[in-house]
Amino acid sequence: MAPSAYEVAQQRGDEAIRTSLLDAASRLLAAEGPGALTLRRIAADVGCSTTVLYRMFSGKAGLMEALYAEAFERFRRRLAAVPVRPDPLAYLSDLGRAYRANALADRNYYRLMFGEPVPGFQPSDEAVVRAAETFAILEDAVAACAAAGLLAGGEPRHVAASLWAAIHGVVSLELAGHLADRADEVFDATLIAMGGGLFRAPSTGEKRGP
Amino acid sequence: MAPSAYEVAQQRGDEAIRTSLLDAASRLLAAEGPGALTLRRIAADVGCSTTVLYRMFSGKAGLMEALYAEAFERFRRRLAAVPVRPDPLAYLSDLGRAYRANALADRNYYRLMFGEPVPGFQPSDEAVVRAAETFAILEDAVAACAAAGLLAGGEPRHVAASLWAAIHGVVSLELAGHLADRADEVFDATLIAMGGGLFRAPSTGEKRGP
DNA sequence: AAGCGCTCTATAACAGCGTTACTGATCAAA
DNA sequence: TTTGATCAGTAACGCTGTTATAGAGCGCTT
Repeated sequence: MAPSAYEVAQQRGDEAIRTSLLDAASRLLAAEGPGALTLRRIAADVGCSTTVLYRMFSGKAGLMEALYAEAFERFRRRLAAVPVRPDPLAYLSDLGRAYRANALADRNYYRLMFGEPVPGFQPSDEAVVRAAETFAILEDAVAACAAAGLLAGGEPRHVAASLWAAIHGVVSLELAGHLADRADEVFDATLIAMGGGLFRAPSTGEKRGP
Repeated sequence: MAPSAYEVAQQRGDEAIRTSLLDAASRLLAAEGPGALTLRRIAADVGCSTTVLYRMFSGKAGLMEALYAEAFERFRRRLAAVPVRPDPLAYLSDLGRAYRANALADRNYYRLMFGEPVPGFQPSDEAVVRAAETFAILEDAVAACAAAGLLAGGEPRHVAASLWAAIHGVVSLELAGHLADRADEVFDATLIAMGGGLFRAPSTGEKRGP
């Protein structure tokens, strides 16, 4: 008889078991949504009993925590894959579009990161802090703008957070269905507005306004 | 023996029963969070069995839908309570701050509207559309700015949605714990940035930029 | 007035969930 | 070989939403 996925992972140590379970959970989350994320279902998919999940993650909360970290790591990798451009503002814009594209592509992951798809799940403070580090990429990009003298004012870290918040806001409303068929327009408008409010034109040294 | 809350509502017709159940659910949501929103618990609080909930709302999904609508209605009333100011930009700013204040005050309601606190709950398309109508107040305020010639460009409806998205983004990140102790600063920065990007200064007729 | 029928409600049951206790299997060390 | 510990599977508990069942109350018809 062919060995189950669990049996082959078992032979390669606890780490393999752990990733095997996490992979099954990821697949389930992406394919069928958070409602399908049950311990019994994950165990059945991998080919073991729920006891193993308790040994590895000490319960569903631990599993969710691991999945939460995994979601942010995926997201970080994808943002890091956006090629850097000479023009820091253009690069920032690319990051914003990549952010939205990835959120829409893996909306269940996005909901796991910023929504609250599982009844009682609340990530630990430590997990949230490490999750926020995902946005070092964004902060670096804003810092590059600041170095180029493009920032209209404010601390780069706060400017980055502000940008993040605005983009997240549009994406979040879009995922919730509140933007209907005008999501594209609203996203572009928000990006442009934030660009106009946070930065100043690259070629001229003038400050805007009277 | 004293009559239960359900028995007195029962004497006043189905509508009274319905609001009585909805009130209990609201109270539960606000006080103990979405985890406490169980049919058995609601029924026990009111003093009836779960059967009544099935007759009135045909299950938990229907109850959540009603609660969802109720949440938006509450929110709308609170935004409508913000006094209109002669300066349309100042009024918009007040609306933004009221938005955040109310979201933080009733965060469980806010999560119900924009998060996904209950496992399988997805509001119907019709409910989402009617929910979006809550923001007619915001759209009117933006339209007032447009009438005063303060809009930098773009359709007022999209500008309003953009503003909504940005504010929602900050509040959402704040509720998720991602802004730690700098929520105030990021909120102000976002409001100012969106103001600078979407509008032009009130007193001067000049267009900004070169 | 009696009987019928309809609506409403409570109780109990069912499948599913996370969680835990228990039991047997497996394997290394003494 | 025996002992000890770790690990995994089974079964149970209490909870959830949901549904079937059975009884109670009331109005209408005959």
